[in-house]
Amino acid sequence: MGRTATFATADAVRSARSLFWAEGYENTSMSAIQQATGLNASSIYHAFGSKRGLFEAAIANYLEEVVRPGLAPLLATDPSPHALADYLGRAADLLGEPGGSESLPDGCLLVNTACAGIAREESVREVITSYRAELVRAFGAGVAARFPEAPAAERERITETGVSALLAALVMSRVDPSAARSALDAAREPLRTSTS
Amino acid sequence: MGRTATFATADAVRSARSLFWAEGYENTSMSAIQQATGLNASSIYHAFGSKRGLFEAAIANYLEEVVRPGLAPLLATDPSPHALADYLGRAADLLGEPGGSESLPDGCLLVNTACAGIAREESVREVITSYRAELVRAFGAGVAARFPEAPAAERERITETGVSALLAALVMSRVDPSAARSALDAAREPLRTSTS
DNA sequence: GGGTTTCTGAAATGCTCGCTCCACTATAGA
DNA sequence: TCTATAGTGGAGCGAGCATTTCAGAAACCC
Repeated sequence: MGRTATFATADAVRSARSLFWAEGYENTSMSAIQQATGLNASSIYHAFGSKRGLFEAAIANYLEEVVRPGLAPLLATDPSPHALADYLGRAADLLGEPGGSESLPDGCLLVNTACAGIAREESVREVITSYRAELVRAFGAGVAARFPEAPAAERERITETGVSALLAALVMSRVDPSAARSALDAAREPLRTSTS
Repeated sequence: MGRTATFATADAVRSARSLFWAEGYENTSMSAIQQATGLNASSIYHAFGSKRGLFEAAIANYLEEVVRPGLAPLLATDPSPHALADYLGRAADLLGEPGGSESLPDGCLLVNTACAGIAREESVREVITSYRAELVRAFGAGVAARFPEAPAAERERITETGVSALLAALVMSRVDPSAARSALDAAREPLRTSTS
């Protein structure tokens, strides 16, 4: 049925994803995307319809390849009691004080998007809302595994606190990684002490 | 000494500030600023040098007229034990579930900026870093007033947790105000119970 | 009131933006 | 092999961008 594409759309999406992630949707130009993907504009428009369509593909890919693999240990059946502390520790390593690296972390594609003008669009808001809900679900499972005996209200409070620390760290990492680390360290503390 | 300006620069800065706040720096066009301020481009460039200069004036004004007045009760000498809980309560009212209002909150100009491309610039990062430091200082004073007996490490943890909740709420408010409220409620909880 | 200085309005600068068009190429099915 | 179909490259679209220019208008100082 005609010629076949000479590129893998998944590769193109990943290239575009890192641009959107680092620079934001409105600040990423089509010509930058062409350069990063090595693709011609017409190929991109043929495959994704518009810059906006490519952005949505990038978000879907981000959730699938970045967010969910990280949360998987928390959402496993019968997760480890240390799963949440481990998750926060990994986040602190990624976001806090880049060791000698010259460039700052980019935070989170979805958090960055929430703070941008494009967040005024309903469909974008929905994605971000359900992203946070997914975080709450995963963190909640991690807290339950850590404090099985604790009352539900208490676990919920710890869950919310943890999610907030992560979101705050994702924001601050772009600007002041040590602040990101502080936020995550403070959230990890109650997982060490008290019960169990 | 020549002609005098027919407009108050402070008014212009405030108008521009709300645009930057709602739409972000890169997404706010000079023509939108001209329209909002009622000023001609040449007047703006004469007064502020560039769009970037106007943005910096908007940030300074934001700190002076929005951030610091809110934090003042916490930084007063001998602040009330409820000062921090009150602050978080006010934040929840502003950011959470706009009651029938059609439009969403805009979050925080500086948090939004941290998530945008312009945050890659050193001078912008400095402003945001010291903004968070100011929040930590103020919240720390509020926590000290609430829990004068608590060990320093514990107070520090509560402080960090509170600041993270605020930052997370500022992000989420643009997209899902009820999530913003959850984050702030969870942070207010430990200020009610325990000691005293 | 004259002269200097400063502010203002309108037009236009060059540039980049997202996107489209079209001729051309390559492939898959008949 | 022939043909219908789909991908690609390149040039170019109009619109909007931040910014500049310049002539004229206004207000201060003397």
